[in-house]
Amino acid sequence: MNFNRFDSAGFVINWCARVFERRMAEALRPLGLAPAYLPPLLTLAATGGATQGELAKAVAIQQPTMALTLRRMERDGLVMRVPDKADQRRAIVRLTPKAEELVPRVEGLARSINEAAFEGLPDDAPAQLIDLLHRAAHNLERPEKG
Amino acid sequence: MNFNRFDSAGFVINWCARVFERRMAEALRPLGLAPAYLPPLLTLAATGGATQGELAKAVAIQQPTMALTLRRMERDGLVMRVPDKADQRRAIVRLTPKAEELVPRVEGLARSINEAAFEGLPDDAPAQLIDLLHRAAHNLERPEKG
DNA sequence: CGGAACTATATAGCATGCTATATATGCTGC
DNA sequence: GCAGCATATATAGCATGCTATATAGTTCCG
Repeated sequence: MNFNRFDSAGFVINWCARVFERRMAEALRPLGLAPAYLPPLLTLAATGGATQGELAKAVAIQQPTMALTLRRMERDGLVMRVPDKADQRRAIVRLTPKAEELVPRVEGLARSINEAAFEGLPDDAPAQLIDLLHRAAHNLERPEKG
Repeated sequence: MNFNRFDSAGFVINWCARVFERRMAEALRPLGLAPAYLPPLLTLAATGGATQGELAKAVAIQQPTMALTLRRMERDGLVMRVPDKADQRRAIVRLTPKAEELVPRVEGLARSINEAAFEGLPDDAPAQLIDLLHRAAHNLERPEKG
């Protein structure tokens, strides 16, 4: 059992993503939040409101996935949907006051986990990592529509 | 909707992992394989056989997750379980001939996707990325028993 | 030997993500 | 104005991952 796959980029990225998410889940649990809530939560905090489709695009998630995440967030009292009278297909998603109160603590948690990840690494490690991942992801995005 | 989260390490890692996995799923589909099969498949190809627990440890996945993945792989005719007579709790998981035939093609696919990810990047980008992710993941692994 | 502690695997229940497809509403050109 | 296309959201069905817990077999100790 000496064999291991920890020298393959694809594998290590997946592994690291899972470690990150687990850590985040753990930190967010006491606040009643799940890690998948974070991107829409922070996006809504910054924009004040957005449709489901806009949110999905902003955080690079498919629309059906965002639909489910928002449903859970609604169930947990974090967002509400304000129907758009001008276009009855749409609804503007907004944070509840409860969610808005949580935002600063959530941002603090996210920051501290990011910092913990880079502890003992050079100052430019975060920027470097993010840059490399960005380029790799762009390289792998579906080729059609360049 | 100018706001975006693509400058947070946690977010970008998650995003990149999903892009990677989607691409892998797409490439493996014609072979009748799923991306989660890859780590156990290649581990078994290298070792000749392992128990479920050994596999889970080797690829950094929880045991219940590995149990389900192996069940799907068995369903798809890729692995078989050879009961261990000396210890009836255990079974040695082995690749079927069908799976063994696929291994070279799978390795080729995995390699070419990894290469595509780093296209246009400096030669040391893969090593650098893997190193950074390794350190980050280790930093975030549960502290107890660290 | 027999029960307690340990180990290997299985199951339950849930979250998160995907693709494919349905539904409901809006828009456009005849 | 309405048929047909476009857009927004919802649903179905599945894979992958996690935690918590159950079950079954092994080991160890008195």
